[in-house]
Amino acid sequence: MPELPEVETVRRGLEAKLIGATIADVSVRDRRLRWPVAEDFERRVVGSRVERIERRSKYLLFRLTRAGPNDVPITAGTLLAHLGMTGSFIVHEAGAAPELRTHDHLEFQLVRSGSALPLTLLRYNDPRRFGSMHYFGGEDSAQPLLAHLGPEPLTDAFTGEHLYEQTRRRTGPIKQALMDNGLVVGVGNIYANESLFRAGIHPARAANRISLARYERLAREVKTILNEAIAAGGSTLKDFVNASGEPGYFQLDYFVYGREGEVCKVCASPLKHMRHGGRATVLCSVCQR
DNA sequence: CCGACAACCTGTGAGC
DNA sequence: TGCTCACAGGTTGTCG
Repeated sequence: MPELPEVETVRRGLEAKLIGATIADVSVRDRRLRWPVAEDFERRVVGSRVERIERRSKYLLFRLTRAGPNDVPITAGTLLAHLGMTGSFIVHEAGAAPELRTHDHLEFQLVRSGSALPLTLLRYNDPRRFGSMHYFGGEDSAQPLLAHLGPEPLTDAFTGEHLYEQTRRRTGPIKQALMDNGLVVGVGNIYANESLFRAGIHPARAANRISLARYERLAREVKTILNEAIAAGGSTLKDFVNASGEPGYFQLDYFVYGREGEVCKVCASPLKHMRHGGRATVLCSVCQR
């Protein structure tokens, strides 16, 4: 489900609700995620305070601290979470939480300093269990899952020049290159389809046969579409919800994704359908060359 | 290094 | 109604 805009939407929601709260307890109802939740996960995070919530690629990083001498907070470590295809984090107000659902795999109980009550509940639900939950101390760069990621698309490090330089030896389709986390992170199947349409580039075009000028256009379109999607609260195709359990609306603005069999919104030509790396690609062969 | 593919899971919708 | 099949937003690992 979630690509960068959806994860960023969740991050903002969690940040608004959880910063400054302390994890009083964690219950892991099912350890079987993408990787098994470590046996010492609960012991490592309980008692920590949520200092910041950051995003790197599609990972959420909960930066945790503990009370040191004289109540000075000291860095404790990072809770690293990924939503996979179907993961969701939902925060429930104390006393107003619904029954646990199927696939609610973890539940965090959080408290505000100064009062033991009320409790806030943070639930992680993930039907397909492609998501993950880790705890680590130390530097991000020492984490295998974070060590080899390319630049964030919404930073100045991501440019058309970067794309151009990094694709000189790539003869495969640009669409697959764009979805390669070593080249740029956060662009999944939906936004790869959409940004290529907006940039007028055919998804099957060999990555090393695209000019610098066209890559500059593509980098701009990627930034624009991700920002627009974040502003719309992400896309809800099926089951994406933010930290309050509400859907996003950006899917209403798709030009091509999921529109196979329909016509191009720009030129009215029938959209075409193909597959790259097992993923559905939709394009307009008139608008995209 | 690059690229294709299977694998990890459950749920859903289409077609018969 | 019920069965089977294809497919779904992500990422890793293996193999050629």
